[in-house]
Amino acid sequence: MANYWLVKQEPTAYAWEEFLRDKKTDWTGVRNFQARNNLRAMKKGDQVLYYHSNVGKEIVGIATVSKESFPDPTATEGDWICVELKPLTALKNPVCLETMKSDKILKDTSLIKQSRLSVMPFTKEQFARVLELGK
DNA sequence: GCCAACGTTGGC
DNA sequence: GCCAACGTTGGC
Repeated sequence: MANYWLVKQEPTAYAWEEFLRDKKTDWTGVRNFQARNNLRAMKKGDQVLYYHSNVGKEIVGIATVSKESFPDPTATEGDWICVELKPLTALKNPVCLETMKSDKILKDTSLIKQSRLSVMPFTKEQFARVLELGK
């Protein structure tokens, strides 16, 4: 069964639009143990929400895991990994942080509770709620 | 630009 | 192994 995730990225660094243009990207540069463990748990075909931090502060699209964890080529030392992601579809209506905060289901997500984590799991219910709000 | 949250580092 | 200092992230 597929799992659900959310990754965070500053649009000034790598925006969703750029991701779309590239068709796929290696999700490198994660240097946080908890985030790494989440990356490692990703399976091919899992669905991944794409969140723009700082600028926008909204979930803008959905991606899928196209390649499971492999060593992060940008890491010069340490045991770091990355995955390959492919964009699936943009949300018609991006779901902003404020909306999530006031939503009964989404206010308990790691995005709200652990604001600094950059890769986090979402439950099926939370994921479905984002899609519902993003239609 | 500020500040809170939190992860990491280093001295003891 | 504890904890203070420091750096980074991200919301406001």
